[in-house]
Amino acid sequence: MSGFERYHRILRCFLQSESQWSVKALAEALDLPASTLYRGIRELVQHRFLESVGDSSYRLGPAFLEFERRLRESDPFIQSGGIFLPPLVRQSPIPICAALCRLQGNEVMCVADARTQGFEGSTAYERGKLMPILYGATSKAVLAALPLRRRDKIIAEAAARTTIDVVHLTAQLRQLKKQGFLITRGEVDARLAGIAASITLAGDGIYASLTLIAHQSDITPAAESRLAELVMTHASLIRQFMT
Amino acid sequence: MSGFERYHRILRCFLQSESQWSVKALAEALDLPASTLYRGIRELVQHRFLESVGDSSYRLGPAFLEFERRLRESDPFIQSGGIFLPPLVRQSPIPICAALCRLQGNEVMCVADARTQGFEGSTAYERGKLMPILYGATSKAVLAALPLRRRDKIIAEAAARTTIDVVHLTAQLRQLKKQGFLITRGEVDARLAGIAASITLAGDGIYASLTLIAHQSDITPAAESRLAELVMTHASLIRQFMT
DNA sequence: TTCATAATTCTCATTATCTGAGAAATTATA
DNA sequence: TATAATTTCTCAGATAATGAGAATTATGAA
Repeated sequence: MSGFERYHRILRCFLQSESQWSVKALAEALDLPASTLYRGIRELVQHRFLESVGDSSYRLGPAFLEFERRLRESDPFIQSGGIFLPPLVRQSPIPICAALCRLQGNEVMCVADARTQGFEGSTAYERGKLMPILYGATSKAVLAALPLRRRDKIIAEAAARTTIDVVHLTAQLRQLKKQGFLITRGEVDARLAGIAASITLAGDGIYASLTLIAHQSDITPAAESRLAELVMTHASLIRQFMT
Repeated sequence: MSGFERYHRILRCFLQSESQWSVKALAEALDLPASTLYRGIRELVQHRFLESVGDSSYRLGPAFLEFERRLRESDPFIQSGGIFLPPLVRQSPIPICAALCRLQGNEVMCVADARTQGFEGSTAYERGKLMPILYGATSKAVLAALPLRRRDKIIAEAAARTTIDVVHLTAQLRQLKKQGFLITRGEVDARLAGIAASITLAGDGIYASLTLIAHQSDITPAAESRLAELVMTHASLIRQFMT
């Protein structure tokens, strides 16, 4: 092991099941001797990437708050979420959650979110959350935002790992381009539906989507067309803001 | 240079003046050869701590969103801010910003915030922001939360760097203990005033404060006593929640 | 397209750092 | 105070980082 990977392996543990780790538990999980781990942990603590909690265990540290804040205040795409999502959800006729998501590597990440007060979001989409790559309106709208070559590459890679209905997917992407939005129901969470529009900002290398997520039971035909309208107009507003 | 410091030196640059750096600029700032820097940057990009932006420069990456999210969802003290601050600001008679801050090392960091809609917060306190150590109600209430020995050590260290009125500070801390809150006016931002109460959670090693920040021009005597009441009751609520 | 320029990666000998086992020191606990 | 748990330290051998410059790969202009 070498370089940054050494530290990243430690930090990654804290993203998984447990948010607090004792050195002993980390030593087992990473198969490293305690002396080596203590060294790495000490460095991470010194730089506030970890912090020591009373009972001889450790957790993520405040450095992440500091860096995330800087990201939030300096990244124009994240900013656009802060500007446009709150007014957007206020215009919705039913409780929704709005998520602005973009491609990062071969994954889709939510970078900004907002929800109406009524939306009960047990497992709702949140800033910083990684999304499934091929399921749901969100991710499909991101795929539709991509240049053809890159899109096909990602689909091919994903198809190699899991069985997917490429024909159906392609049809959905075509429909998305044609009508400007895409609705999926129950693909990610059985109770929810997503209405998404693509956002392409080739100049910034940003391939993204805006999604409105609602409980399927709340969606009337009238609400559906209103949400489709909202998602398209606001995707457009964000596109303009960024150029 | 060695270990994590190697990567941290690079990352720190992105917290300062510029949020985007070209390799050339970084090389000058850090006095490192390009080949070495490219290696470090590549590793950070691979792990999403940096990301490449079109014009051959780099910025902070999405990993910070991911880790910050994890911190937010797993740290009970940060959670308590999410739970209690929004209802708190809704009860304020004037526009305010509420900030929950804690000691980190020898600095004070805001870990959660909320503001009323009317509060125009150009440079208002935000999650992830470091606060001055000895000025303002926020920091003084944190000092008051500390065990005497540690408090004196911090004051002594700070006094060595800048000239401070230790007598006045001590008097303020005594007053804070006595009446349960402290008001300062214009110490951090000339137009603002802060009303703070201490929060000590010795079991978790957390020394913190809750502050309500308002424009001095908005503060009537009636508003002031209401805010003092709110800050004390909510500091108490958070204390209870955490135990 | 073709060329020129900038950006990025690669190579390799040298130098510096990391590793891991166990001892030592420190801190918590009974 | 004694005992255990946690954390740091030590050291020689193994491993990885460094930096100058070459090689390669994008990028952009004509």
